[in-house]
Formats: sequence, C-alpha cells, structure tokens
Amino acid sequence: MQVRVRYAPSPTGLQHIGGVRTALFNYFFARANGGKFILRVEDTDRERYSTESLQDLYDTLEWLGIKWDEGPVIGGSCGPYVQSERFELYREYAQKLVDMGKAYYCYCTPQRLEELRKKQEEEKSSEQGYDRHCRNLTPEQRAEYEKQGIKPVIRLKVPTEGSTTFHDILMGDITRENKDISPDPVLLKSDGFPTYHLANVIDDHLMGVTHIMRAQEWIPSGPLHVILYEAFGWEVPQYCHLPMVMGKETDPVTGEVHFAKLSKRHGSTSVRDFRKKGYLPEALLNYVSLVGWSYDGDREFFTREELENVFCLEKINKAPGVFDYQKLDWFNGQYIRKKTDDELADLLMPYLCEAGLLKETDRDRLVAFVPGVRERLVLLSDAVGMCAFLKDQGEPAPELLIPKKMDAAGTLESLKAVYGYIRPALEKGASDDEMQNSLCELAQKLGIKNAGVFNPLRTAVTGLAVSPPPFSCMRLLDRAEVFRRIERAIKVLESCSKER
RNA sequence: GUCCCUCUCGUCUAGUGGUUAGGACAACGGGUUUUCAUCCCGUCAACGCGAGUUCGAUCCUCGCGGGGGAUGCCA
Repeated sequence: MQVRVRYAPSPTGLQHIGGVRTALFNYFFARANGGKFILRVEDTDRERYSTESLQDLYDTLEWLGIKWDEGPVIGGSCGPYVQSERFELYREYAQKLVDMGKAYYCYCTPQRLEELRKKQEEEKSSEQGYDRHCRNLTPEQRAEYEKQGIKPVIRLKVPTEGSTTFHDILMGDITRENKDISPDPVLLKSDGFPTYHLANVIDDHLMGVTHIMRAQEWIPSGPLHVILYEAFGWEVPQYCHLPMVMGKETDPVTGEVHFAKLSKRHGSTSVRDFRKKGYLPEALLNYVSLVGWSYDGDREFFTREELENVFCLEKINKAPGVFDYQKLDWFNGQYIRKKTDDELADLLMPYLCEAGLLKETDRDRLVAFVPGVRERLVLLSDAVGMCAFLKDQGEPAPELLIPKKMDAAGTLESLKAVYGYIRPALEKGASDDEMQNSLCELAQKLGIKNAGVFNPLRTAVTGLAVSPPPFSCMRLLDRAEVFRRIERAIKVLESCSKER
C-alpha cells in the first residue's frame, strides 16, 4: 500500500514553526517511503480566514523547497483540495450520520451555550461541555424550533458508555472512556461549514490518507475521530502524534521559567519573520527537523534531500521539545559560511539596498566585500550593521586611530607608510593577500606589531571601533572615498602630534 | 475540576539490565588573531523522587511529583 500523508493547515494566520515542523515530517515521511505528500487547505473557519494567510502558506513551502504531490494549484485525483470548495460534500455526509441516528440537529443558541459554560464553571461541576439538550428532541420539538427560524448545527452522538481505543505508532494504544470524550461535538456549523472533526475525517478518507501525522494536541480528539470513521464504516488510518514544539520564557521578576506551546511572546514564530530577519531556508529546515527527531545523536547537519531519504518515524521523540533560538542562530551562521561569495552577495544585496546603503549596480564591490563578513554573520540582516561604515562617520577622534601602546607620532608614521603603499597597490589591482603580506612586512620594518599598521588603517577607513577587516571595507567603499578618509585621518594625527 | 500525554546536562538529544552516561548549542576559561568575529583547546553540567523485580537498575513494574495538552458553531 502506498503511503499517503497530508499537511492540512488552516489559513487563519501566518505559517508558524509548529505547523511547518508538522509539514516537514509529513513531507519527509512521504519521500522516504516513496509515498505522496498532499496539501489540503482547511478553510472552514470563515471568521478567521484570510487570503494573506493562504498566500503565506504557499510562499513558505516554496521558500523551504517543499513541493506537494497533490493539492491546490496543481490539483490531483482527489480534488478539490480546498475545503470550502467541497462545501456540499460535508453536508451530505453529516446528513447521512443523522439519517443513521449517529448525529442529530441541535438548536441551542450560542447564548444558551455560553450560560451553560458559565454555570458549569461557577458550580465547579464535574460535568463539562454541552449538556446534550437536543440529543433526544421529539419531532414536535424540532418542528417548533424550525418554526422559530433557528439555524441548527449537527452534533455527533458520542456513546455515553464503553470506551474507544486507537493505535498510535509512537504512543501505542490510547484508550478513552466514552464518557470522557467531548460530549457531542458540533460536526456541521450553523453556517453550513463543517468543523475540523468532520471535514478532516471525510477528506482523509476520501483522499486515501494512510498516515495521520499531527501534533500531540490532537490526541484527545483521536477517539472522537475513530468514532466518526466507524460511524461511516471506514477504515481508520494510522496515527502518529508528533511532540509539541514549546517556547521557553523566564519571568523577569521572579526568574521562574515557564514553558508553553510556542507562541509569539516567545519571539518570532512565523516563518515569514525568520525569513525577513535573514535566516536561510536550509538552516531553518535543518534545525526544525531536529526538534523532536534525531538521526543518531551525533550527526546534525542534514540537507533537505538527505532528510528525504533518512527520515524515519522510529526516531521521533515522545516528549515535547523547546525551540532553541540560539541553536537556530548557530545553524544559520554555519550555513552562511557554506555560501560562495557570489551566493552570499546576492542574499545580502536586498538587505543593503533596503537600508539605503547600496545599489544593485554595486554588486561587484559587494562580492569583493563578502569574504570580510561571511564568518561574522549570524543573520543576513547583520550585514546592514556591518556596513555602517559606508556612511561617513566624520573626522575620526585621535583615540580611535591610535592603537594601545602607541602614540600619535608613531601612529602617524605607520599610517603614512601604509597609505604610501596601499594607494598604488589598490590602483594597480593588488589582491587582499598581497596587501596583507606587504603590510605585515611593513610592520616588521617599522618594528611594531601588525595591529599597529592594520588598526589605524581600519579605523581611518571606517571611522568605527568595530568593523569588518580593512581590506574588505576598502573594497566596498568608493576608491576615492577611501583615499579621502585616510588622508583626513593623517591630518588628524598630524595636528595631534604637533600639539604635544 | 476531569481526561490524556510526557520525564537523561540550562536547551536539543544519544544510549544501555553491568558505560568514565556520548554529542551539539548555550555558559565559563584559555590560545591564535588586526577591532569585532571566526578558528582551536579546555571546564562546568543530566538519568525527578520513592518503593518493587534483580546479583545488579538510568533502563523493567507500581506509586508520587514536575511539565505539557485537551476540555469551542478554532484548527
């Protein structure tokens, strides 16, 4: 039997880490087993639906390089893959359940349900949820409600006795007393749209889904779904509930540490945010795959293609995992270092353009600059700060130019000598290595440490205490500007050493 | 409240009825270096607790405790 799995998000917000992790695991599992990966859009919540979210879903999967085999846009033999386009289907199936006596119309108003909830809370009643008020209405009562024009919902008749068991690949058998199952959940809303439970079960069946991989927050509804499958007389698919992705937060006052389902207050959670900040898709994909899954405990670098081969259910962890932003950063730095000068320049350019520091036509200079920042970058956006020297910082302070253990006169001598060499060297197209070696020789000749020649040059060119190395900066800057800044620094040192 | 799931360094994890309990990130310290980084070396750091089974339990069983999740006309 061919493996068929799906990722079935609801377009009610931006794609977040938790959802993407689920998508990835499904995708990898399909690839590793020669199966199909289906994308299905569960847009049954019309209140929260947004087209922006839907576009974000597509953008995110494309950015990560995840291609679906069947789904919206590309279609497939089980379409449509957008639930709102399957609207009629759900009503038909819900009606079937009613006809079989396994579901019923409910006319309770939202107000009544709200009051019920309040009452249960006040009385700290052990009874929770719907009180099954409409479960056994007489035809006369129903007719009366209909006459009032109330639009009913359809609720599932959950058995009140016995128990329901389902098998989870990771967890084993999970059994729940039927009395503990959510009492008669809504299957079809009053607007005619199905709820998750109904639509999900119908579509998974109709689309031939063999394995349901979803987050553990769904475990409690497992038995409910089994009841639905059985009510329809359908085969129950394999379940595999994935560990949750958690966020960690420390109370600033008490210092207490709290964990909870990863959410915005823990930091960025949407893939779009990570992308904007300059995370690489391969880094995010690699790291996210390692939350709740491991290969052998030692190896941790995986390309998407490798994961498509090597991913397996057996190595999925059962306990929830905390999303570690620091480790993601580390991964990102590692992946940035794998980029060639050209690749990295292309990745950096948008950030520098947006910051108004560079224009597209400066690309060649950026490529020459890249070696100086590659190993300094954690995020692509860090490049903006590292290019701050592009803006003239004004006349540099002598303290900035003069290295520790040197005086103004010595620094002046050094910088003059450096300039005397650098200017013609740059003009005749010397390489970084050549200049590097020559300046080291110069330092020796002057009897000072390398820092004594490099640092005055660097600060003269950048005007900053912290910056990428001097040669890189000179490559990015306009040549005439480089000379102007060095000459200006020499003047500063001249007047400074005269004063003494 | 009720129900369900879970429990190895701070975090992600490997692992076994007998191991010096391994790796990675972080933290800390040292070295290289041209500022900042990188890089290299090192240090700190874990089997939640209590019973039971056993010659021996981190590993198997039970209880307790901690953590998480569900309890919606959201998914």
